[in-house]
Amino acid sequence: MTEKDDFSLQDFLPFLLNRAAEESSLAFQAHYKNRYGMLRNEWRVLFHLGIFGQMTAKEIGERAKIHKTKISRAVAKLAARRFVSRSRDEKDRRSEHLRLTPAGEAAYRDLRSQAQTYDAQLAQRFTPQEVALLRHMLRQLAGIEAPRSHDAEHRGDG
Amino acid sequence: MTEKDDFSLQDFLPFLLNRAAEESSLAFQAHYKNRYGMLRNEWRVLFHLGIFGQMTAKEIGERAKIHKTKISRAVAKLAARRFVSRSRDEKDRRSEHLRLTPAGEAAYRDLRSQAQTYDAQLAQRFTPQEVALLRHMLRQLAGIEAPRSHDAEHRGDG
DNA sequence: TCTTGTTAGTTACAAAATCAACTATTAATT
DNA sequence: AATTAATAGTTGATTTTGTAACTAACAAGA
Repeated sequence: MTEKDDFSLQDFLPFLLNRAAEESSLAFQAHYKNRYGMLRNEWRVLFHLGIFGQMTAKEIGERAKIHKTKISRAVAKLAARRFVSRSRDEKDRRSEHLRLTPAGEAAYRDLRSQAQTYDAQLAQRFTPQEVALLRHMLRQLAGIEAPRSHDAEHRGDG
Repeated sequence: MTEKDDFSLQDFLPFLLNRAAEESSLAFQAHYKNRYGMLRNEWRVLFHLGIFGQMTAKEIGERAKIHKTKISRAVAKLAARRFVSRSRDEKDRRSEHLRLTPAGEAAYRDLRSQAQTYDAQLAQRFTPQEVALLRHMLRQLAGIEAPRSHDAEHRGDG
């Protein structure tokens, strides 16, 4: 099983990113799955509501780039478990405002603390500067952060 | 929709890694999907065989950390499309050796070139040093590379 | 040889993701 | 006002994944 071609799959960014994402999600996944029977999209919705207090399904979808059907199903499950409450917007009765119930808040706080611990654990493998750069590059690749355009910056019109 | 909690989901590494992985996979995915009707695990298997020439399903699974059922199905599809050929190992008739057919080789070369172009495009957003560090950290997080003990490396020379 | 255990790979069934079509409501156009 | 288009969210059909059980082949020990 020796290489006959020098292309390195293990250096191909999309592959590498996927592997790193999968691997680094495992431990946290175990937590929300075992402790709360939650799915990936469920904790994501939970976290958004925990962080922002009140949002519509649409706003969550836009911010997390999760498709509306996933949001819909995640919200349905969270609502069934009384982790979120829903209330219609009286100005626009198509959309509804979501927020955490006390039980949802409790679950959020628990998972958030897990997340913080786990994140710190992952970050510990590198220096603070490296981690900062890593997050920056990942935000960049994720399309969360605008590319820092070297050209524009040097032209002085940014 | 203003933050009421200072936890940043967008900095949480598992979330960030997933988003970056998804986003950075889109363009390449479009390629193997549209052009060859392939699935993620199929191009991964194809690439492994393209790079290593001949492997068993087990070897591919170990190297790429893909579960054996995924490999099995990916190989079945690739074999049905005459992209890979299978031959039993006569010493151990449980396992079989997989290799690309000429058609598979052609598909591999096409996709490999796409991958190279695309990877370069992604890398272009950063300096070469940054990209090298990024890959290193991702390999680290993916469990491909052993952690380097920074105590040793960072203690002496800044 | 005859268990017993292990391994390579497949298959079956359940869980989840994807995509399209749908309802209800609001906005825009005539 | 009536018609058409757009939007928020849900539902259903299909595809893909995940998990467990399975078959076939080998291995080791009694």
